[in-house]
Amino acid sequence: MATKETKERILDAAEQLLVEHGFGGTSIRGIASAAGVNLASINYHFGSKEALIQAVFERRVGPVNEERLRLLDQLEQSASDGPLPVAGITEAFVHPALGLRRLDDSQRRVLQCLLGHTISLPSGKARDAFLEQFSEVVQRFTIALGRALPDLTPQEVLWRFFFMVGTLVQTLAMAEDMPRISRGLCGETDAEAMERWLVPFIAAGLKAPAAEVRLEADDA
Amino acid sequence: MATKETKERILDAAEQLLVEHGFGGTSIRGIASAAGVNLASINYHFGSKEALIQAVFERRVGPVNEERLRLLDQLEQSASDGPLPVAGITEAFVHPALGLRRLDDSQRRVLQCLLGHTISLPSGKARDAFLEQFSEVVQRFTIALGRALPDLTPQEVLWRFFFMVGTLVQTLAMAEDMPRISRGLCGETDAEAMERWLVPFIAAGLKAPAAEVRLEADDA
DNA sequence: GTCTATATGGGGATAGAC
DNA sequence: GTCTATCCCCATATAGAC
Repeated sequence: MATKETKERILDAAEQLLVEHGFGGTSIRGIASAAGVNLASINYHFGSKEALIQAVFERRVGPVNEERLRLLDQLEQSASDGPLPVAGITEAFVHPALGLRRLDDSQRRVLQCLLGHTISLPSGKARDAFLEQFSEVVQRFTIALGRALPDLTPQEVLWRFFFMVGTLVQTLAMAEDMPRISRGLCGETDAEAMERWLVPFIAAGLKAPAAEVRLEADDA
Repeated sequence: MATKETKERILDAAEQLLVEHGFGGTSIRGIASAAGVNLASINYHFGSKEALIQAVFERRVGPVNEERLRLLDQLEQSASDGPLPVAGITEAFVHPALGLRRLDDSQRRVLQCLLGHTISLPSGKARDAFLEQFSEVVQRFTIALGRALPDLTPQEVLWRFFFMVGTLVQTLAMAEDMPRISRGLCGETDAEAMERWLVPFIAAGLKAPAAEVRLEADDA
């Protein structure tokens, strides 16, 4: 029993420090100190710093992606076999990242910052492992988007999917700075408000007319 | 003369290493070695590691923001005093980041990664200094957007501006991973192709109908 | 499983000769 | 302005007692 508690305390402390100081700025010494555990126990339980970081990501990102797939399943059952509504797909993707109801505010913020940090991580094992966790979500959502937007080429569907990812992730990462940047005009960083603004923006972008075809290839 | 060359060599080496290894993963020792200069000369010329990093950002971000403002000026002159076209505003913001024609491919990539890294930096002096560099761009573009989208509240205009920022920045940061994530479907990371996909998406999002008003405040 | 102690290496910054 | 040499701190990881 002591083991489980220690591991979770380490994970909790690690993710908080990661949010505050970033990847390179977080040391396992600091994590051990914040968690109230011994320095050596971190390597005992996780093997290395990199493996610990990865465990932190998995603990938070896994449930979000599961929820996304679950919402997409629901949507597909409602629509029997027709194309899905774009706004619904958008919501299924955005909502779990913003609004996991089981998380309190500070935990949600943690998740937001983790996503922002990690996705602009330099290349390496950490980044690879992170991207791998999203492969099923990428596949399922791009298929759904492709059916909902039949006028787009597969390439443009994929690009637009990643525009959605980018809009979401970067907004999460910048949320904490919004009040300062906007000089007080925008102070709402709570998940509900952000979702209210985000979904219409993304859905409209997804539904935009297809980009013009390049002229260089006139062989069709 | 030797001074100028040394400073530039340091900046060149620093930005390349920052792109490859991120902020925390880059040491001034490594920078000095890559630049072929003495370790002590970095502190002599820049004072500290943090000041050096800041100089790296300023050298690249400054011209991009100047170009943005210049394009916005052009647009305003064309439209005399009417509202600006949304697609034009979008292009004025997106184009300089993607397509500074004077930069070769590797330099452009540097800029992309720098933006991605920095914007998800943890709080601190580096982040503050970075955000400060954008204050004029934020102000000018939100005003232009507000006039082009008179149905939106100032809050929603500002949120949408930052959605645009997020879409752009995150796309730049992820561009290098697109071929792998898409399993070869999307391999175009060149600036021209990205702009062709990006602008319609963002412009459509910006022009989306206003979000529903919250119900809690019915005092108007 | 948990601790102390330490091995081993790298980091930023600087003093002082040239 | 540029170099060598060094101070001092911090990092990760592990060995070995309990």
